[in-house]
Amino acid sequence: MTVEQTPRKRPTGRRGGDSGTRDDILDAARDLFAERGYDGASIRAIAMTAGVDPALIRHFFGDKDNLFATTVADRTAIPQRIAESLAGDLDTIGRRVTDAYLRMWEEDDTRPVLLSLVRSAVTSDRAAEMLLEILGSRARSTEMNADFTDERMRRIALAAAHLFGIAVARHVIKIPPIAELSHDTLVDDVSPAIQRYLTGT
Amino acid sequence: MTVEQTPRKRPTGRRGGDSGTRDDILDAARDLFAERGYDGASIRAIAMTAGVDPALIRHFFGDKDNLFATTVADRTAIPQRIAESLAGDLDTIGRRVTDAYLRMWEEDDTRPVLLSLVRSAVTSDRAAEMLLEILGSRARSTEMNADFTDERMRRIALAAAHLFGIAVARHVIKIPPIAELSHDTLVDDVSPAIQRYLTGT
DNA sequence: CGGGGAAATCCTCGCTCGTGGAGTAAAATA
DNA sequence: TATTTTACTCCACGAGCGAGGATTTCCCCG
Repeated sequence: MTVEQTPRKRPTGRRGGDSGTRDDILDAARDLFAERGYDGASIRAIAMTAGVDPALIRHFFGDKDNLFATTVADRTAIPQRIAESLAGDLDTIGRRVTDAYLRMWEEDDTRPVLLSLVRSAVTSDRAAEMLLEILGSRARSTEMNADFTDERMRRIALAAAHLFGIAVARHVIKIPPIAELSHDTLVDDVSPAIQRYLTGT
Repeated sequence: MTVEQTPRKRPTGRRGGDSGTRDDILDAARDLFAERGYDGASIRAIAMTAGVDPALIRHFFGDKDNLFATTVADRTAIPQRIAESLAGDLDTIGRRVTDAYLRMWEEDDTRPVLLSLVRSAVTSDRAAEMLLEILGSRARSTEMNADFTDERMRRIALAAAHLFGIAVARHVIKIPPIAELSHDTLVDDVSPAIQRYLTGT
């Protein structure tokens, strides 16, 4: 018979058409970083879910650090969504911010990125810096129309920490009572506290 | 010459006296799990900081999972400290709980354990379960003198999520404005919100 | 004083990881 | 059409990991 055993490996060399391979990799990276964090998501695993050789990731992105940065930066504009919610009546700013922030955790586009950041920031200093940078740019974007007293800074930080805690409890640790609430009732419950931090006595 | 080269390795076999080696290992494990989380802290690194051969850890604790469990369980009684703070006047319960909770994050005995739990719970499901179990036992310990309506459950969960967010912002991510506040002013700022969640309208 | 068990070491196995080099095929450019 | 650039693969290295077997030394109890 001597049938030539097909080596069943994928052919080497460039593919035809516009293979959205780079995007496939970014999608896989986004999902795996979200699931397992920076350290937990291996380049090899990302390559496998993208259906691609690990070396191709190196070809496109250089090293893992850069892949992570690209994944996070390329896919979302988180700060500006918060900034938008700041505009408007001061009496209802708590509700607007709470809704805008928690909504980002509900949407399929943004949730993986936020999960990636949180899962990674908690274990790796590298990612913690990136998260602080994002938060910093948010602060800076509001800096224009508000003077930044220490008092005001502290109020914002407390509100942010509160929202952060709610989001982690709901989407990362999945503490039962909070994970099961609807988005709207959660906003109803939380926004008074946020309003109080931002504008209360 | 033929001087017998001293192999300068540590001698094998049992040590004299009551070498508190087991405790040394637990201390090293506590610190490293706190710094790097479950996955990041390797048995080898723990052994090295304890000044001990990695195999000894296996000898004492079997596997890594068990070492982690022992580290967390053996070293703290977290739930009961919260439970104690619940006793007393209902009008000031927010402040008492806030103070008791945040104080645990400040003390050298308890902080590493909490850090370990958080750092690990965020990336590993195994640790997330343990954390839920601890939170659960806290809930159960209050169950005795309070009926558990959904409403009450939700209030507690929201307050817990808030405190959790503050603690993570302060001790894990170290967001500047919050990390730099003193314990007392932080309690001053946060406890009204906690009081409101627990007993407010 | 002798033997069993506990405390401690060493070395090895099989695995996964990130990175990097070398080669191939297709597309883009000249 | 010839050449260069780009997309893509295979293979290998060196390191670190958790687990476990083999061995040595000491303490304690009979």
